[in-house]
Amino acid sequence: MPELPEVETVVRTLAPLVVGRKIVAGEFREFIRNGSRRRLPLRIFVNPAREIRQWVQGARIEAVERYGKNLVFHLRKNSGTNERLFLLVHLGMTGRLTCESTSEFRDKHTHVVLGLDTPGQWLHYSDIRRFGRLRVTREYREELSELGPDPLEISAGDFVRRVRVRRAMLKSLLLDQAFLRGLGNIYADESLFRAGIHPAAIGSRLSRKRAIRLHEAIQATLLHAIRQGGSSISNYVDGQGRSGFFQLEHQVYRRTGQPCLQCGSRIRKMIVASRSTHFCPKCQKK
DNA sequence: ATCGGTACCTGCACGC
DNA sequence: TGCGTGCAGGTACCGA
Repeated sequence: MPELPEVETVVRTLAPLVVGRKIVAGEFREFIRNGSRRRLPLRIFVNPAREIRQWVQGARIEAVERYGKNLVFHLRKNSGTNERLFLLVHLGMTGRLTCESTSEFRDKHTHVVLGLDTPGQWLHYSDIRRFGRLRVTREYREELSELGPDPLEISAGDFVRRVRVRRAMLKSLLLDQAFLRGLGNIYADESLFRAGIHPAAIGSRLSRKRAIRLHEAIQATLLHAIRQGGSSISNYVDGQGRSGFFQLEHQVYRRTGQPCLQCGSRIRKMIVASRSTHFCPKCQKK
């Protein structure tokens, strides 16, 4: 589900419900049974679940922000003290963070339920494939220091400099979170289409002009997707359980064989960086 | 530096 | 109806 626009949408829809609230209870599913019915610790917890529960219980949520594809909850343990903590949540492929009206674990994929000091409000984390990750840390910039600049914040000049020193294919670069933090398979394909650039084009061979065009296309694509509440493919919903609409406007992503909405050519699919890559062979040039 | 392959997981669509 | 296969928005790690 979750690339930059989806995570941004979750942050925006969750913020009014959780900022200023205190976490008064925390239920964590610590173990899962595998095929041979052994209890294994859930790998979604980077620090032990008990540790995370101890840290977050009684903490007040002072802010929520997005950092790349991570949600960052700013927590303060006792108001007045300087005991500041951060709860980092990465949604992986199928993670969902939603405010619900029940403290019950709704299905076998719900792994965390946090009680807020708002009557009838519980924050649920569920994750079918369990590729998501939760952790608590005293800082997060250093913790996430591997990540590159935010695609919505980077200037055109910085982007051009960054892309033109790389010899990888653009699709690989856009997926690389150390290059830019936040793009994934959908928005890499959609941005390249919008820029009219072939996914297998090489960074260092891109003209200054086309690099600027790609920078514009990335920002326009992401901003428009955020306005549409993200792309709901399979199970994505925002913090209040609502679907996004940008999937209805995809130009190339998962449109293999269908006509290009600009020129009518058939959309093609190829594998780049081990990922399905969709493009229009006529509109997108190397 | 860059790439491909594998691993981690479940669910779903598909063909037979 | 069931079974096998391939595929899916994520990242990390290995060796070439």
